[in-house]
Amino acid sequence: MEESNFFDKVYEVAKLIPPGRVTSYGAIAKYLGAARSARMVGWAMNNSHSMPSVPAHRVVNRVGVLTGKHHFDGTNLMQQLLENEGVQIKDNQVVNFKSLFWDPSLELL
DNA sequence: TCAGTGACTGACC
DNA sequence: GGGTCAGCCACTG
Repeated sequence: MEESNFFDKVYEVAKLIPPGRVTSYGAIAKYLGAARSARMVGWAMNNSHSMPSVPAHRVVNRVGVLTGKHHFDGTNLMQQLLENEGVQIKDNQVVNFKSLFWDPSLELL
């Protein structure tokens, strides 16, 4: 796994996000040892359009806001996907985000 | 080549 | 408690 590239690792972690859970760009970046490169995680998600298996909708910013929903096909597709998994969305923000937050550095160890 | 931009974050005031 | 600034790295014009 250490041989994987940064982007590949981002995809790997994103795929490991359990359904009904969400994480943040910074959490993934931190897990990859690039906590200050959260933007790269965002860019990886942008590039994830070529990676259908990457649940980019489960990745939100540090406060649980669906900042990237605009990048999905529909205006509310990201919210729909999350709600379909049991994640409540209120005003483009994950409800009870703190409890639903999935930290790869803790869960994956 | 340089400068601007972006699905972010932490620190500072 | 809320707004602003800088850092991070890749991509585009």
